[in-house]
Amino acid sequence: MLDKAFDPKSAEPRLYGLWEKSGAFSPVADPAAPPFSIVIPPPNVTGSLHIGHALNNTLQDVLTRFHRMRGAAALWLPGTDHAGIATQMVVERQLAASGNMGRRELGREAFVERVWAWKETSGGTITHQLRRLGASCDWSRERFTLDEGLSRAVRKVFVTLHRQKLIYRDKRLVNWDPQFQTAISDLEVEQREVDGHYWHFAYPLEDGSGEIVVATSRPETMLADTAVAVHPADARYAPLVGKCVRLPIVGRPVPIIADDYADPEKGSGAVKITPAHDFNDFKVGQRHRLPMINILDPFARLNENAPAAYRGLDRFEARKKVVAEFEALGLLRGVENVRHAVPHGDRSGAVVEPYLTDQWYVDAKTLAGPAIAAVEEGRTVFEPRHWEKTYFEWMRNIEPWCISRQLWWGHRIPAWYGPDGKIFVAESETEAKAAAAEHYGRDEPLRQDEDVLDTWFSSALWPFSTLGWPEMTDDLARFYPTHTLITGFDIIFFWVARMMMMGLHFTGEAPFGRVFINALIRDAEGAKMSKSKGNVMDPLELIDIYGADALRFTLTAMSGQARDIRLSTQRIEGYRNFATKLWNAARFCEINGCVAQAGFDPGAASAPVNRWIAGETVKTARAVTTALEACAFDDAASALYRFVWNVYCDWYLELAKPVLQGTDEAGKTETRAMAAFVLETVLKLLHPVMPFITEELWGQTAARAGMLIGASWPNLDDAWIDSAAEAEMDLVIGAIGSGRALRSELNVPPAARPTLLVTEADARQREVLQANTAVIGQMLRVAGLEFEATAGPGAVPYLAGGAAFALPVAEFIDLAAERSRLTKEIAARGADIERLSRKLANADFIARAPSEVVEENRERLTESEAVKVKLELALARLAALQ
RNA sequence: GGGCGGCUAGCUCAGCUGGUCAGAGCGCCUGGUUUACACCCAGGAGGUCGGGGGUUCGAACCCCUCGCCGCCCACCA
Repeated sequence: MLDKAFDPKSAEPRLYGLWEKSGAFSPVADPAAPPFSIVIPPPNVTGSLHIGHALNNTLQDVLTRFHRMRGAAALWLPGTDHAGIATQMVVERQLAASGNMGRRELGREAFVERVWAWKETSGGTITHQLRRLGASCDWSRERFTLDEGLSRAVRKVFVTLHRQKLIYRDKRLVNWDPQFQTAISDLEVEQREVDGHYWHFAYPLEDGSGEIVVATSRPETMLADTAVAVHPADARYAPLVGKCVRLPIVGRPVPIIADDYADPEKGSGAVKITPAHDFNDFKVGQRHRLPMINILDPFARLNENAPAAYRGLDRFEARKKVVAEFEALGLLRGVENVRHAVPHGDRSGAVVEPYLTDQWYVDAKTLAGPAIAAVEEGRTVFEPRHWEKTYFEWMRNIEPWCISRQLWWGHRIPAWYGPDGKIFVAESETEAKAAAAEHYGRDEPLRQDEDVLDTWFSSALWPFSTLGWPEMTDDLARFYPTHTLITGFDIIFFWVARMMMMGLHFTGEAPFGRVFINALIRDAEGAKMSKSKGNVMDPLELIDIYGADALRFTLTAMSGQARDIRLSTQRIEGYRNFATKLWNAARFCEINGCVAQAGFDPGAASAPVNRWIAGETVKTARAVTTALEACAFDDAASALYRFVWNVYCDWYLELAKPVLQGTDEAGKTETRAMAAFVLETVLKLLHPVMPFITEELWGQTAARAGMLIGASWPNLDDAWIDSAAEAEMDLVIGAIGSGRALRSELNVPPAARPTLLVTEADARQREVLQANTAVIGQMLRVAGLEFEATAGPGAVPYLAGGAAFALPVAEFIDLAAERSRLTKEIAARGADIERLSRKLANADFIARAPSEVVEENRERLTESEAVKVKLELALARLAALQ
């Protein structure tokens, strides 16, 4: 006996345990089963589940469960990311908060141990939260980006790319984060609008013949200026090109050069050039072979290359001092307030400095070629498609990828330096030593590169490293390339693009056939959720309140093509109600003895209502299947919602009641079997989205061999769609529906039981209505049906399903209300007639529109005219009545 | 500066390749002790589909243009 209500709190952990224990999450071994695979976007190992994860993982689970039920060897491979900077930052903060030594004092080895310890304590959090969501990941295959297998893949890839000259060491400007004291990639730099100034500085010409004014928002960089540039075609400055200015404060002469980079329209038209501290200036410096003077240390303090008075000063202190000195020297020509973008580290929030260092780079340009082609040729398809433009845009303008990080938490770069600085890149120290010995002719001590790799380097290998690469494992052979990747648009560049490049380069195949980009979740007002704003919705809290199924259904239903989702608890509540509705439908079936019958053939049902619901079930199954195949998750959800609530519950079960309570035993048996069959089908179709409640009902409503998670997806026979049964049910449903609307509009008391007059109906229609007298009586609350009837005065007429009816309710109704209703209806029909006639009178329309469209319009006109005549008649009778 | 997305009932959104496409949920209003369900049932009101122009027999859907809103990339003279 089903409980009065579903209790997610107790059922969810129980059912999840059963699934996991049964091994249902692992792909079936059957070699004939087609493979289906998804790799999870690995969340940060020490993170916890936020609502975005809930969406992303719900969709992955929906697909995985769908394909599993369809008979695929379905693998959803889970795992976590070591998240270099993010995790190191957390542990550093912990050290600071607990008053312990900082990481430098602690030393590398001890610090890394601390991070591992933190990973051990908090590392399981997010994977356990995924379980609460119902994620059917194969935990036996769980991976971590720093585990041995993946680390080996990282080293192999690094060494290979290095050998192919696609990884190289280079000295150039990088984005330097002075807080973490590491280089970061372009993608990790976030431009933030801040209030600042342009300071206009006068640089006196060396020969004393005047001055040249330049503007800057970073005055301290003038200490490292090595030129002033003007545009070659700028007549104002032409005579000065080749001369020098004497750099104030520093006293160094620097040349005035001509370069296209200088924009005559901007500022004074002359621009200071600081090659070691500005990306544009760096290029100018290279073109003109200018000296590059680095005046900053890793903390962004002024170093020994700055004038003595500045050494050791923080960059912002130095900025103030430079401005003060210019003012004192009488060379400050103006200060302008501006709001401009300043680069910040996305993790640290510190202002990033362009900084000249040696780093490792990946030749992304070369790797991007095949990755662009794969999408151009449709071997990998983005969904929604428009994201391909974003992908192309970035890939076609890709810059070298700086992969070294001056951090301790991550994959140590497999490069060793000999005493003379020669680099030996190898998969192990042993190999590096062997190579060194061969090179030097004797054993020499080697020093491993101190740096680690960008977190995204190992993530880029995720689709194949997790399957066992570089070994050609069974999993790799079977599950690579993966079927679909589901992720957010915020990591298309960070992750998707790089997986494409690495996957193609190392396996020759794109890592996934399809990339589904899910939306970003915002709060009900459309604001991005953030802890600081306090508008975050905790998925676990939502699961506690509404159950995992309700949250999952909500996220699935709202996952349209839009870029963002505004989530409100109201919506979740509505889908919780939907789950309850399903539960109650199952209780109804149970109470009425509707149990799935093994040999039941829905296609052989005889009652029209049963033939009709069988057809509707086929259509729904088809719609859900098509939608899930296309990642149209919202369509799948709404097809299910509509069918369960508005078709099965509102109509089928209601129509079934008189049968189930009646005395026709054969009819009862068929209806019970059909009700159970449809419910069972619904449980299957709904299972990918609402796994818990459907599994629970599956187990409780019949003695079944296996769990629903392992049941097969409905593959129903289109032949069950019976258009004759549909027409019959249209008539019955129409007679009831339109009749109910009339009663309500005319305020006929609910207790009134008039007789329903059938004023026009053909033989078949009469037969159908006759057969459904009980149903109509119950649902429309009428005493009975009278055939061959004529509508007397005060009988309110209506049409439905091609037949005409009338409700004799004169004694109950407000005549004025009815008159106004009829008048309104007549006017509406009149408008229809007017519009349709005009259309049909248009010779172009007749000539050019397809004939079926013309025909359809003719039919509508005829029908409208007939209805209008009837309504006018009724109005006339009403007048007579008064 | 370059690119992308959005603007459809009070709110959140669906409307694929132009021809019942003007819809759903929530909210609102009216009425319900119909033995599965008040987390319910029945009914209802609400929109000239951002503005303007064009293409077409016909446009929410295609083109142009304007206006807002949002995002991404580039930009620190």
